[in-house]
Amino acid sequence: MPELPEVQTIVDDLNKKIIGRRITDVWFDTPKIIKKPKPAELEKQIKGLKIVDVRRKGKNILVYLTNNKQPTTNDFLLLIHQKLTGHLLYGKWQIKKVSGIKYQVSSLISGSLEEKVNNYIHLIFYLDNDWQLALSDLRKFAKVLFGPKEEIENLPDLKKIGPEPLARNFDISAFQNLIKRERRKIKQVLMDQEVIAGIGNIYSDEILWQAKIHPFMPTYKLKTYQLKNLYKAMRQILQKAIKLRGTSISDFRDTGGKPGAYTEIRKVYQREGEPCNRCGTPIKRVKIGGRSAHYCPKCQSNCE
DNA sequence: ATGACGTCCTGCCTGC
DNA sequence: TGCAGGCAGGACGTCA
Repeated sequence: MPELPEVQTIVDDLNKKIIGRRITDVWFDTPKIIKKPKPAELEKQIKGLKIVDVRRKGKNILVYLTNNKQPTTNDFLLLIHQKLTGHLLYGKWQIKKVSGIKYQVSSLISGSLEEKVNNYIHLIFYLDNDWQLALSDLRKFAKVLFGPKEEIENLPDLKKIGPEPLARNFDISAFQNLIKRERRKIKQVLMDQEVIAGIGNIYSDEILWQAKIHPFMPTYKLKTYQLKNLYKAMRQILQKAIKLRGTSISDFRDTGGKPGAYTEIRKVYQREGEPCNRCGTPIKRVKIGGRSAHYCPKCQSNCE
């Protein structure tokens, strides 16, 4: 599932590939993904706009557009949240109607890493260079919002998101201040997008393993040295994962369809029963609020 | 304030 | 072999 490093990988790719392009057309077969405006309105409103920037806020991809007339009052924003299984792909596809509402989307690029037929592409933006930006999503949980920049930026979807863990001004004391007032288990706090942006199930497990902290540890009980370790682990692991272009457990792919390399060096996530890299103890998996947590019962035994 | 659970969705795995 | 049932999981809503 795309978390901060995976989304950053996509955003970096898009900055190389789609800046300056104009959107010439839109196709979709799953209207529920488009939360704003009304799905039928999207094409009319976005057609002709030029892509000027692509950024990330938490796990959200932000595509900034303009109509080039009066830039300050005519800027627009396309927000894409990939949720569990969404990915943005840059390529060329052909759409064939199979029946009333069924379509078949197949890649026109020979040697493409993507399978020839992609049953999960539900939304395509056509660009003025003959290429396309497609949203593929097996579970159809992804969400897309589009509108005037100010309006989208002020929606709770973006407004409520906490600070970026890798931001230069997010130092140890800023981190401590946020974390210390929490009463929940540390794993849940790390994954709460309103506390810190971009961390999900995979990286919270990895960060806690590196910091040697039990996922169930009540946050207010963390000692100062543990908070320091946690902060350091968070920055290190996220940076490393960005360098390796993310983790591909569920089915993350970059915009060219390639998996991320962090998968190879992960220490706990989906390694239940395998030996801990530090002490050899089998990795344990437990449920916490409907999510699974993976940890080493020996290295991370400091609960209670 | 916290937590537990249901919802969305579908490929995959298990068990009979 | 085949099919039913359970599971995963980010964000959000509901209820205790």
